[in-house]
Amino acid sequence: MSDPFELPVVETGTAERTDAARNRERILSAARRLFEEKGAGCVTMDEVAEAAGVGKGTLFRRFGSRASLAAAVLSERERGFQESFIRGEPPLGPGAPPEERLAAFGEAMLDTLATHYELLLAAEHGPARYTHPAYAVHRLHVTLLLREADAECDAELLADTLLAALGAELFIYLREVRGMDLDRLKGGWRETVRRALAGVGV
Amino acid sequence: MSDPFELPVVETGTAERTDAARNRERILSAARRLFEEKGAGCVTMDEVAEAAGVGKGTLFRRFGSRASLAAAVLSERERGFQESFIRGEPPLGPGAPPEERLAAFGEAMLDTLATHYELLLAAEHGPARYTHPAYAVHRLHVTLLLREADAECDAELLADTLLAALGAELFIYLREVRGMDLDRLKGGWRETVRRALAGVGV
DNA sequence: CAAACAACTGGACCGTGGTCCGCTTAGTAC
DNA sequence: GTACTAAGCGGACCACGGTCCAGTTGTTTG
Repeated sequence: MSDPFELPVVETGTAERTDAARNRERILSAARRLFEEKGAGCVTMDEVAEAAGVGKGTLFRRFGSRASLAAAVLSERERGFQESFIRGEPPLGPGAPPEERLAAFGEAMLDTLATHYELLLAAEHGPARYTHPAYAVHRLHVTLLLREADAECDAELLADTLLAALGAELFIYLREVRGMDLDRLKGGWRETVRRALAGVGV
Repeated sequence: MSDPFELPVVETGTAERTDAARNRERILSAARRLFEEKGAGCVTMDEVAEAAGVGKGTLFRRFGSRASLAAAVLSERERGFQESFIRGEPPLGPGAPPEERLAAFGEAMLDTLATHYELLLAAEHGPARYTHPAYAVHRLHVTLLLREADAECDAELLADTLLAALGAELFIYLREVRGMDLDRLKGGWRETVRRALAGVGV
């Protein structure tokens, strides 16, 4: 419960064996290093296993899938991010009006994307994005902000829709293919949020 | 040029050899049949090749990738759809105000998704979605409608953002995991469009 | 019809994500 | 220390998307 990013496996309650813990650490640091060195897209699971000095079976037993491993590597940063928007300073944290918090949330996501898009892309691969606990937290946060700003809208659906605008694949496309810079994307997000909330009562 | 859904290969101008044409047809009809029978997600490229009575090499030479094959199978429907929103009757085609056309566009996409989500998911796999000609057409269409309704906004960016709300992966997640029905999704889309265009001058 | 060539063909081959299962080892009870 | 057991281990194995290339075949030219 303390770390929302571990195994897909159901928590058994039994403590982790020491060799298992050691291997998990080995894997995580090897993965972190390789992802950094070669770019997440160019690292195979076999390489990670070898660099960590464990068998492939162990790697998959611990992390279940490539996407899951990428997510685990990101989990520290993600935990900090969650802290910021749940209990941190305004405008990200409580205190600012919901529209501003939402704008800040998206801008923070875009900043993360700008530095870690490869890793985030790997973490979103397949259905992984939506099944990942982090997504649920983001969704809940956005839903609550929307409700706070505007009780009338279908906040749940709108939250997923807004988050779709912050997906790694879209981000990469907008940057690489369409050549849009980060400021433009941030401006677009602010505008989208403004409009999504401006429609109240019209 | 007549069919925007063929090979990723550059058009050479030379006519297609008759055996090649025959094989393309074989492949397409085998793929169509298998996708229908077993669901697009459960059909491998080897199966398609075998059912079509051609080698795997031929299959990939013709269609380049799994995503591309799925797109080719959808191309007929897509062509009809493009016809409808470019030259068809209102509210999809020209004649209706842009907001209504946009609403109708999304609803039509959602209808297509409801019946062909598996195929569309396959067609969107990887970067395929954004590199596919059909996406460019949709993007252009939405961009023009946005500009028509509101010259001030960053129409290009907003178009991609709106289209992200109509992706197959999101659709499947909203339906299967979140349990939202088609009408709710359509309502959400209409609302999103209304808000996206209601912000003018605020 | 023959010659010549480009396009096409098919299946062996490869890399990668992911699974399986017989063996090993850390922890526990006595 | 010994015996027992469940958790953990690792590498052989599998499926699938995609590539390669040596051989074949349709088409064109004279």
